[in-house]
Amino acid sequence: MATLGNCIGMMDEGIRRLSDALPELPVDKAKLSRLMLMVGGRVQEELEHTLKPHRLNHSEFLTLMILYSSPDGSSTPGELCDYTSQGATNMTRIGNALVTRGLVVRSASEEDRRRVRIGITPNGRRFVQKMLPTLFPRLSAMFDGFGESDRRQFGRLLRKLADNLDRLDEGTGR
Amino acid sequence: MATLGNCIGMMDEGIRRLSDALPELPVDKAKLSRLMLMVGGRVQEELEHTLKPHRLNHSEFLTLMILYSSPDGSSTPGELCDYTSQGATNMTRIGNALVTRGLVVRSASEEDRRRVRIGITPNGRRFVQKMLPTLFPRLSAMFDGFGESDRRQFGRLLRKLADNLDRLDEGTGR
DNA sequence: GGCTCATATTTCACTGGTGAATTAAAAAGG
DNA sequence: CCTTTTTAATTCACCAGTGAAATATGAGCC
Repeated sequence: MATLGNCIGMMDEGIRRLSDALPELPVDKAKLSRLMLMVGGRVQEELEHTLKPHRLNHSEFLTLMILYSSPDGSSTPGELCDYTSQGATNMTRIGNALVTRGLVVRSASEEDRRRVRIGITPNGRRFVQKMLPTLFPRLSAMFDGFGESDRRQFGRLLRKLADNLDRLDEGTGR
Repeated sequence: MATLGNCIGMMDEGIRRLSDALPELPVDKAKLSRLMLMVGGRVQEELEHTLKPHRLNHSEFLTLMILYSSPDGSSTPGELCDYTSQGATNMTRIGNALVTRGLVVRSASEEDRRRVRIGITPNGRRFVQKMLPTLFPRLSAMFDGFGESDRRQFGRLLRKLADNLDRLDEGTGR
């Protein structure tokens, strides 16, 4: 038990039973949404598992990567919230965690004194350069057997789903 | 900002910049994994958003649905942990939450006195019957424009990714 | 210039989830 | 049998993330 395969089997069976009693249930779509939740969750577990030895969690890693790959190596909490889809509260915690480890520094912005600049340190850059390649093997294994065409299709479908979700949020104000 | 579309654009750009300096980065796969994380997360937010008025979170909803769709309407914490991929600790909390609302009841198992049976109540069934259909409209909208062939492809690719993840876990003991 | 409103960040209290230890009962092995 | 090991559920202490309020600065407007 506890493999994704088993969970997916249970899900298929459960939705089948549900749909017997509830014919208006959109079976395919329900299955796809469950698949997204289950597989997406497992991808995240996988990532956090390989991140753990480096004592980073997903959101800290993402924040650091954004700083690393940004042209001038710095940003502000507000921007980072947008890019990472994290709340401001959590970004304060992330900043604290990264500052404590010497991977980034905070400094007061001079144009706008409400703002704080967060910049990656030389130390932080070295850390990323060492840590990042350790993610590649498992990342590659995750998509073993995905040919050129599968990858293109998968990307297309995920982006299409993303568009729909954006349209859904528009309505609700979000 | 904060739309998935924008986040995805940033991601594409960031990975492009990364790959300039790091040619061994598996660009396609990195993008697909980021897409899974971003879109999967948003699907979950979407679900929890429509669940909120019913005062359920994702794991409580899933647990209740499993009980609802199980042949005899009951299970045990241990089984529910497997099916929902939740830890035992959290299943205790979920049980407490659902019991408090009168949607399920706990009872001692007679064959094995270590076990606890958790069963959905008539009240719980009525609750599901009322609540479940309110999820359909947004669920359908999520996959607007996904034709028969897109749905089949998407399902195939997600299941394939799930297989790979199971194989990855095997190695690590998980 | 001074008042009001908006924006950026942080603090605080809380929810949801996890790992380690605890309790209790079943199963296994002389 | 009786000891040891395994399994099931819970409790406890903690980590990650959120919403509401606090703080401080900038912007818009008579």
